[in-house]
Amino acid sequence: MYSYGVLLLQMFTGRRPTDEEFEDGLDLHQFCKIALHKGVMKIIDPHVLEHEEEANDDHRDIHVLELYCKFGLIDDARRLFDGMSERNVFSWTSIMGLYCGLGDYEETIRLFYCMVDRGVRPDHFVFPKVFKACSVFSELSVRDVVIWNSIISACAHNEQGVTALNLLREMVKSKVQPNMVTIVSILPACARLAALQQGKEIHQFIIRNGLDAFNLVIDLYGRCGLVKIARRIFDLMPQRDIVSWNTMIAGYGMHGFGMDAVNLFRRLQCTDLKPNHFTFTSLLSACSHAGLTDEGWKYFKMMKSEYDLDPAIEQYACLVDLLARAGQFEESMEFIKEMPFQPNAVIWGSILGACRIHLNPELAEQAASFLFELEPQNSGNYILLANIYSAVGRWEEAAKVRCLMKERGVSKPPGCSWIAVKRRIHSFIVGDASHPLIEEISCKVESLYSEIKEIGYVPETNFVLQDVEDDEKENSLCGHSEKLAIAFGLISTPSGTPLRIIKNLRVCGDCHSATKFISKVTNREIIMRDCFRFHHFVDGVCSCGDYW
DNA sequence: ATAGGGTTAG
Repeated sequence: MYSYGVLLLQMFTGRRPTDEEFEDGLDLHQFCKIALHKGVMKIIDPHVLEHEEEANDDHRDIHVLELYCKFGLIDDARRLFDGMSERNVFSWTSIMGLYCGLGDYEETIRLFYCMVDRGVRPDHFVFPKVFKACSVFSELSVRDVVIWNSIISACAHNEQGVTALNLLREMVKSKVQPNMVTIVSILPACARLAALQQGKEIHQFIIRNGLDAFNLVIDLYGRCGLVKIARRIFDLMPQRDIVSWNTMIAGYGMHGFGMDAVNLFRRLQCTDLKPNHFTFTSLLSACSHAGLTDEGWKYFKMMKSEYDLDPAIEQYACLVDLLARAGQFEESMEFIKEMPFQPNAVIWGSILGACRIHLNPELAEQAASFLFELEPQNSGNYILLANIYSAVGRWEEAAKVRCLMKERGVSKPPGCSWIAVKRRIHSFIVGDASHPLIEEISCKVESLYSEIKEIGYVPETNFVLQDVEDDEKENSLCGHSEKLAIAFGLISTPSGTPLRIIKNLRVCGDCHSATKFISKVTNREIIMRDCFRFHHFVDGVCSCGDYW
């Protein structure tokens, strides 16, 4: 038995305790739990635990192994595991969990076969790891809630949201009742996919079973574009903690409703809850998206003055974004120089994005050169710089950036937009003709074009990279995935219903402009989520104020 | 003892 005092002493001083310092207290297992919970592994010498001489606790190595595995200390874990004379099912499970968590599925499976080879019988706790690693799920006869949760969670965390939803349906069909763990895995997946229908059903389930997951539900509706519903749930929920407020403020922010975020924050100030870093990140980002420069400054200063919070790099980044979007480039560069952090990719990304709004190719070059160092594989940066060059007519330089991309083997994911109609998700890839209704969709795009041109739309052909004839540029714009999704939405839903479109990349400038006009001529609300934020198009105006 | 959170910044 190890005493809590001994371990604390080792953690904080690194010296061995004297005899008097031994006390009864927590055992090693409990200590490991505390260490995991507090994330203090870094300040313990990991080898102290192993070199502890009192090895009469049979479970000691297993506990230490578990600790290493949970912290991802692969070398330490492997050394300990390989040197163990007796490996029971717990040690195998821990080490498999480590490789599985790191995404090394081959090693996970190899270990599984090793284990079986050595006559260790796998139990219910081993299989979830194996399932993550291979899809032998259907071969298992006993499927309890833990196994279902495990595979659903694995899918949800690995961008396999659709699979996760399908598995949930099967789970319910096979009469296994989802629980809170299922919900916390699946709801964020619905939010990411904007799978509104499925999300609503899970919301119903939460209510029926009296589960407490309202913060997730608020986030779900926010990310699906239904901010008002999110707010209603926020207002009606029995208990609001700081996360509820943060989530709601963030919801307003990502939709461009800056003043709603500010007003909600003011109400938060009247409660007993104390705003934290997340609160300010959401609030400042909301100010920045809505162009509320003065408010942004005010709340940034308020962090320290009223709440004694030192702004972290996230909040500095929001301020940089705020200034740069407002076109105050000198101030933002000055601010970067003076902040107590090394500027990271997000900060340079803000500058580069603002350079696209204000067409500043010189500063864009600077920001891009840092970004190419910091995240050489992020295609968005190359595209943005090339677009800025194109927009000011510097075609050769735009071409050069595209060459650079090719040289470095950076590939641009194709633009993809999707829309849910009657429980089905219809997705469109740029220039894609595979949809069964593609004829009608193309017709619709053409007729929309002539309608919106009549009321003043001018194609923004400078968003087309190729230096080609204008006709051709316009043609290529027509094939953009967001336009296809809008046209499909218009022909397949009753007039007057809002359209909710999701896009994988940043919305294109021409599509943004065209959608404003489309919302006017069709009298539809069009809600578009791109990879950064929402755009609400109503009657020819976008909630981003063309400020994105 | 083993399934699991919430929201960060472009």
